[in-house]
Amino acid sequence: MKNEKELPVSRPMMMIEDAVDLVRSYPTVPLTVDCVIFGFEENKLKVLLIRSDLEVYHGKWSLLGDVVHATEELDDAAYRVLQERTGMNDVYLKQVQAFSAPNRHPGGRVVTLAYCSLLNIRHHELQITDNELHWHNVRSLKDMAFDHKDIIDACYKWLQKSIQEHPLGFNLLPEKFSLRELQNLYEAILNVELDRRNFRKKFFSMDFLIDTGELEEDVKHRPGKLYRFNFEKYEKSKRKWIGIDF
Amino acid sequence: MKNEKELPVSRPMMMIEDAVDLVRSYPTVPLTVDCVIFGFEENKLKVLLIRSDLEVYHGKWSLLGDVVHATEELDDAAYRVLQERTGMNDVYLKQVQAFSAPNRHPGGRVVTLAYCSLLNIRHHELQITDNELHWHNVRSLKDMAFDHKDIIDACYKWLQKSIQEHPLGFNLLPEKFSLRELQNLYEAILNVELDRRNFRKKFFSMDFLIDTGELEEDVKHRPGKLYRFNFEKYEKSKRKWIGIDF
DNA sequence: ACGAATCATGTAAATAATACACATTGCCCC
DNA sequence: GGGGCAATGTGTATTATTTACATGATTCGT
Repeated sequence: MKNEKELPVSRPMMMIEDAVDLVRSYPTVPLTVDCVIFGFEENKLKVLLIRSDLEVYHGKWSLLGDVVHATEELDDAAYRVLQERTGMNDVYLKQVQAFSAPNRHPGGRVVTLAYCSLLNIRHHELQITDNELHWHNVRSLKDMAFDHKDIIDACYKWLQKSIQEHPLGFNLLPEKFSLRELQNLYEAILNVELDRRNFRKKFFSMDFLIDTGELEEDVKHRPGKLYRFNFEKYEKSKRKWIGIDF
Repeated sequence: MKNEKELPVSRPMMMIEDAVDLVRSYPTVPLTVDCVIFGFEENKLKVLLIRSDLEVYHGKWSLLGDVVHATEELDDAAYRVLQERTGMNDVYLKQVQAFSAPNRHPGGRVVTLAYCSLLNIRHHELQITDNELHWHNVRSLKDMAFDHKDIIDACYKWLQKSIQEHPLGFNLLPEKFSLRELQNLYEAILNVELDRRNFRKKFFSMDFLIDTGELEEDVKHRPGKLYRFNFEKYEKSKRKWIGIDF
């Protein structure tokens, strides 16, 4: 022990033999997940909400959430919430941030993990409509229960950033879409106006759009071409998504 | 109630009167925070680790972490860990991601929130060295306890991305630094080689570096100028940090 | 005073971003 | 079926940004 040059794998003062015992001694807190589910319709970004079932938040809107089960992965809990409350599956989902303010829940300490989810409103018709489940304009939210407005704000910022770094927007569109729809999506989410020609140029130069050969229908003007996003090619290609800095 | 156009603020089937009761009924889990504390020394990115005090992880390295107290904010818990275990204060800290794999802790279900922290090794000399607390090269980590390698990987990726979007790197450097040091920092973190002239040009064009008028000392060649980062100007200026896409 | 090492600096070429206008297509309606 | 409407589809010139690259200047050490 005199040799101070070598750092021996020395036994610390108190080595803990029984990990189970240790964990049993830990304080515990209730954990929930809350899903910010975005959709896109009528050129507006929407978010899916229900009425809160808490008396203190009577009439206020709330995110879809639930308690995390005893040995459940957080991601699984979020997928479960989506499945149980909307009947939807196969939806983009991503953990965004934990919220832990001590008074964020009127019933006491509850820590929540915010998840952001993107889905195509048209493709997933709502099956269940308990508690007035439906879509709200993201830009005109009010009367939110808990800190759910903060959570939505955080997820919205996350979304604005992420659609410029990754091709997430396609999750909000039908499988086949026109370039105009795609541009409307970006304009709505980023709250900017874009030049149509440069927008097209940018997307075509990435070469991830497949021309389906089909045309829009039910429009009362010249129909645009319909495209699909080439997810396979995108996944394979190491070269990243070209940043979209509007 | 026949009028279906109006969505009345109707009482859902079961309105919950007692929120406290509700929360009491929730399952609870132990919550911890784990801090990935990065430093920079000898042109290498370092991370601060201790020996695990769990017998099953005998000899393995572990992040600095602790259980979250009953009504504690997660951020506060992470700052507390930093303070208690290193004596350091006033350090950049950011929540990165939750880890919740059911078997990530040998003692049973424990959910952890990973925090990423940046500090200047020179400025904060380690006071406490319990459990062989010291710095490790990020590139040569092995024998990690728990899922701490995964956590470090996630935080490292977060760091690589973030230093290109925000001026975080300066937290890892002394208050006064040479441009070479700054470049070494970026090169080490991003694992790339950069052109010196273009690097200087980029940083000077942002106009956030203040020439202190001082020069490097104790170098055995022509000393470089020392700069400070103009945090005030950066905070004020709405125009963002110019993306650094190396 | 000389060599070694690193600092400091500018320019030309290539690439990417922006601004901008007109012909084309399909629908609708008369 | 012809003309107006509304949106689609396309190219180029200009500007800004990024990249590649070489030389003289300064300080230290001997």
